[in-house]
Amino acid sequence: MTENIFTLLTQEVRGLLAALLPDLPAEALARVQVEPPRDPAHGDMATNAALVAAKPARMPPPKLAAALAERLLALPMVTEATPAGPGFVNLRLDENFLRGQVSTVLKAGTAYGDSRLGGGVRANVEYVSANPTGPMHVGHCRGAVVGDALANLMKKAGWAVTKEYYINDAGNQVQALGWATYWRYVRTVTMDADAWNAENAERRFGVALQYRGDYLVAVGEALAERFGDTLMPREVGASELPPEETMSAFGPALERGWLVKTSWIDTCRETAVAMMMVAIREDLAMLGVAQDVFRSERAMVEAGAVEGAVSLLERKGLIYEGVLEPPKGKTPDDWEPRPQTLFRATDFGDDVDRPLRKSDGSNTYFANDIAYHADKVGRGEQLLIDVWGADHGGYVPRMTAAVKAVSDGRVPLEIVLCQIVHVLKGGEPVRMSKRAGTYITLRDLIEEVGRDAVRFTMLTRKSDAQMEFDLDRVVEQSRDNPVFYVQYAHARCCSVLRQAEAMDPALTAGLGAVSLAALTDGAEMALIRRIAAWPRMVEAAATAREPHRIAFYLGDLAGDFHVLWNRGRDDSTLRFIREEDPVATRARLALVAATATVIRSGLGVMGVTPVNEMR
RNA sequence: GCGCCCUUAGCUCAGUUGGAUAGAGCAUCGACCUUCUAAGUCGAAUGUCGGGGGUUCGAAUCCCUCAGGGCGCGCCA
Repeated sequence: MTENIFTLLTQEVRGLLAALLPDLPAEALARVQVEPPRDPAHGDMATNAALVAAKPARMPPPKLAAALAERLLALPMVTEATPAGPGFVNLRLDENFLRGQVSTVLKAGTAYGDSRLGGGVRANVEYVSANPTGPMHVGHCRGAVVGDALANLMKKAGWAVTKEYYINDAGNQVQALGWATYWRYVRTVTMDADAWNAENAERRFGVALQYRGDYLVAVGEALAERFGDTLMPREVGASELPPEETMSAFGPALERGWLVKTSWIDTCRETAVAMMMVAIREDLAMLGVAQDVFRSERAMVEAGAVEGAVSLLERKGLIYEGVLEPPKGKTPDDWEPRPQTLFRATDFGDDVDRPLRKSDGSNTYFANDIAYHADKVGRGEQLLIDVWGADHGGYVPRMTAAVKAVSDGRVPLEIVLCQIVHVLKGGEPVRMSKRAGTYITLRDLIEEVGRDAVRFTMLTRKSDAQMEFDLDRVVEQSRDNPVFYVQYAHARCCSVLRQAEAMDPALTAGLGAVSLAALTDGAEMALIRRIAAWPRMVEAAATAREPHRIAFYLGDLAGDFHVLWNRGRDDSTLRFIREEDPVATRARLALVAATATVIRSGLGVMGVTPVNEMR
């Protein structure tokens, strides 16, 4: 845990204000903030204290600001306190106090910026949760990176975080996967693969083959190896049809005259899901993502969790049988009023009540999702965060309503939506089609540009803004590639420290306790101020659930450092290492080491590996 | 038709949760550097924060409204 100079000053200001105005309501006191002013000419920090206290205190803001400024000036770390503008108090901090942050960083290491803000609250961050119907592609990638970085960020800011992956292994999608896998199995075993082309198979099975990608070939082969030809379909005449009472053991193919046991499809599905999950975990590992918990939807359903959740809602009087109005304006062609089992989502802010059962009696995805979120609540999670693709945006109100209902409003659910990523190559958008198998897999992407570039770039936009991922740009070694720019700053830091140590190991020893008085240059102080802002940045980004802010901060930090470096090119007295002045050298090396530490701390949140040299 | 998200410099985007004269990079223009600590430096110019209205000490930020772009809209997950 390291000090945050902004919260430190906030406490001081609140304390002084409360002493000045004993009757000030706590609500006003809570609105008192200390933040860096936009214009650095206004000083290191500014507080709105006089503005927020003026009305309840019945005093004009400037007068209050003047009184507050006088008291703030008495603080040891404050060298200037001036009322300004409509009632701000601008503060300038003692430079020794600021320099002290360098030592603080070096003592704390990458734990610098850790915070207790989250108060140890148990937060569950669920992300990726791709259907296990194929390898991960770029569409999943953004959510994976955003979720992982957000989890890291909140951990750093003091939440007790669980990273979770929900395996959607129940429902129609994986059923379709089972059939596609079965088709691959048949093509592996049969002597006449042409006769079992996709069109013939669809006709004979009576199902659509949604997943035709090559990645299922290996699953078909694995099944062929294990079961030989025992799962092969058999053509039957009308006279050979199985008795009525066993018909249910066969799927839709039977009507087309083909015997295919549903248990075979189950086997195919299970095998495929298992193998896909292995592949997905490999993909995640390549991306540097490792969730703590993998939860199976099917296992949850089979354990009766959905019935449990529904009856819980029933006991709360939130379930009823009813008929929904058709959507206003646009009525679907096949719309017909139908009584359904509905959840009273409107009681919790949703527009309409939401169905829990399909017409065939099975549960909707929503019902399963209620059970799943109730399960998280039941595990003692106190804050739920789901990272979703933006195409699920319409689903947000009903899910938050459901979590309110099952947790009696105790557990908030927050949804982070991730917009589409458009991949560009040579300035041209790369078109992707799942059906045609032309989509870019996560593996392709990582092999092309590297894991760190993928992760960093995915965090260079607010998650709910669309992003263009330019394959050429992210590997470019120039100022306008933030990945490179930040990595290069870290490598330069390491390079300086290596050189110094090679000259004399005593130069780099014990930097945490070195005298920093020689750090007087404006560019040096600017870098120190940036470093001192890191703990505040962590808290702000975590509170806003916006990990991309870390990327922007690191870009700024790198910029400050590069400025300093480049000044050494024009003026050799500003170089970090000056043989004739070991005291200044040691102070500057401490600053360099602190810069590298903060970069590492930030990259750690982003899950990006810092490099020690550029090649 | 309804709901949600987005619209900030020529381009790509930030904007510290309502703070002061709205910022950065690229591109443009003008100087400098030609070497070391390779993968430049400094300066200039650039705005109806999509339009309009409101809330208040104060709005790019909150509310209403209009325009343009994206997403979604009962038995898909």
